[in-house]
Amino acid sequence: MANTSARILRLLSLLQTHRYWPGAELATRLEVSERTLRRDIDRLRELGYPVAASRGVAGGYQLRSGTAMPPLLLDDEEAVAIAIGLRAAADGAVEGIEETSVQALAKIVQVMPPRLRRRVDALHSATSRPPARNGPKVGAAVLTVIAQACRDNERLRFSYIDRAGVPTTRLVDPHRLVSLRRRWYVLAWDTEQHDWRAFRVDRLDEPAVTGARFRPREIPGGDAAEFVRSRITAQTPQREVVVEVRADVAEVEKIVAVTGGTVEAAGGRTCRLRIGTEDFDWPIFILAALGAEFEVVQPSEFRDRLRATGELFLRASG
Amino acid sequence: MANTSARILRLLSLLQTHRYWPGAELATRLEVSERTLRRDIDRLRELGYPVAASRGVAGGYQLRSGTAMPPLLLDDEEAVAIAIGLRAAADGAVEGIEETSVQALAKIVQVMPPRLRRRVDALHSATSRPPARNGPKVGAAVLTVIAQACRDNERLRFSYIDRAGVPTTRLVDPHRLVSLRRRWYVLAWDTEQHDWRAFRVDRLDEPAVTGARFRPREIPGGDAAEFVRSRITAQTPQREVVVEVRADVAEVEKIVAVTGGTVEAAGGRTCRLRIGTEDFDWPIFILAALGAEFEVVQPSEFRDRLRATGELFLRASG
DNA sequence: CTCTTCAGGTCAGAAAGTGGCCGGAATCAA
DNA sequence: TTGATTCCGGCCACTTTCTGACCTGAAGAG
Repeated sequence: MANTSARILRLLSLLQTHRYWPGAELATRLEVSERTLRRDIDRLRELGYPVAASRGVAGGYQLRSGTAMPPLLLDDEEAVAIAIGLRAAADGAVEGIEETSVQALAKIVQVMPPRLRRRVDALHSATSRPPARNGPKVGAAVLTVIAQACRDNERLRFSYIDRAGVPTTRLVDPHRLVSLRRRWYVLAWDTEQHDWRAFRVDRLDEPAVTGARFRPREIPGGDAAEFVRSRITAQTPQREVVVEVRADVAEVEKIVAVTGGTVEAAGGRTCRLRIGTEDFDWPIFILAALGAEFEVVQPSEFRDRLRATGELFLRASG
Repeated sequence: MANTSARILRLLSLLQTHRYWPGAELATRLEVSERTLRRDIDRLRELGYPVAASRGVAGGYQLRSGTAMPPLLLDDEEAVAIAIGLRAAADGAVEGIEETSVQALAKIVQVMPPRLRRRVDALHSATSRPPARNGPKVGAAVLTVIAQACRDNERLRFSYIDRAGVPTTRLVDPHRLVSLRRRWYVLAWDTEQHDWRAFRVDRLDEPAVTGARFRPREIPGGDAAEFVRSRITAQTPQREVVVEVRADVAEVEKIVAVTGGTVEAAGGRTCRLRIGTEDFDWPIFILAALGAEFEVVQPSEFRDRLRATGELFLRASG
């Protein structure tokens, strides 16, 4: 208990609560003399955690930023908030960091006490989220299991519905989770087909580690994301909605900056707006929010959808 | 260097990378004998971190979940992902945990090395986010400064544009950040007016700690959120859009679960959908995505907006 | 100037950490 | 069943570190 290591950890924890601790208080909290406290502070500094000290009447110690991340000592609330934030990020709320988010989430969930895990689940399901935009939803629990299996080289069993809609059971060596176009894939070595496969995570269910571990193979081409991309690129055509908006580029860009899409000037006071998407709800939202006159360039299905929605709205407004 | 504390920390770090470490490898990595490694494992267990061990040919050590959060040892990528996720959560991507997210963000940012902080900023600004829905944007940097000042009882100076549009400079003792209706407020004791004030964070600029610290006062009523609510409740009326949708409750709920809002059955195959909002873009998105016939119950401004949007869409679709 | 607070040297006794050695027990594969 | 592997933990002697007490300095704040 009165261990040095434990005390250092506690000190680090106290310092992360910041508050400019006066040395005397730290010493009493840790139940050591002030001399020892100073030595502990020194130890932290030697470990690379920069502890700033200020002297004088309102002096004290304060943990500042250094060159490496110190071990984060989180209280329950913070841990929950982080898990929730990471889930949202993994769900695609923030683009570009989905994979790392899942990885970090896996790390946190693994050491998170069950009671906190329950709170995360409860909060997550009770809370409303931003629109799913497109792509089927994938449970964070499923992702976490897979991420852990990838990291730990643990063989995975799951049920899968293949492209033809046939349900099967797979036994694979999972290597990497890849997030692509708002969908999750797991790149794995199929131990029964003896070949690499990219499984869509939304189509698999009940992933469970078997307990067996495997020796990771070299991924063909070396780049998991690239490999998955090449496997699926021909299968799911991405549709692009293009419209010509009667508004200044600057004005359109202000909206597009938060919704995604590209704008280019198209002469006069019009500009061309491109939105990559798989369904049409999203472009409709953007155009409704813009409120400017526009014309559909492509695709014609979007024009149809637009007419249907317009008529629906007119009927609704009497 | 060859400190015990440092070694324990490193061991914890290694274990968080999981991978079922075999004892021998851990021992060589930590440059100690296996006997000492076993002792270190014991130490961790005494500290409350449950380390599972499995024997036999494929045995090893593994950190499992216990009753408290262990210190998280994150690599750079993970730290960045967490910071980004928390920012998004603080931005309101996830409802209900904004305050805790900011608090956790402040804690992380404080100890985060500058190079990572730069990466977070770059990633955050490069990345497109879900729609702002409503409410003006507030920089995470501003929030972080305020959160830290609240936690550390540091007096804050900032420029503020008051309700009348007059710019002033304030010197306050910040007590709590409150997120309400997608807006941020800081509840503070105004040292010049000698009174409590709730400042809208989006209206203040360049917050900076003065270096002075203050003794926290008791918040009137004890509940900061309630206090802020009572202060601003009369000023910004929240509008509620109510529509009757011709669809099954279950169907509507499926959409509403991710977009927010409440549904109740209204006889036959219709149900009543309520959406609290400050602008109308959001309900329009929901109704367009639903695609079912509906009638507007209130407010009439929404009916007007709906008609305008419907006509716009019809013009656009030719 | 004075008070407060951090900084760090020295010292001696106490406490802990360490590696080597060993017998045990669980697990798995042959 | 047998043997290999791997974790477990007691014992011991030696080394290292840790600790508190005491003291002198130095840096801010009022």
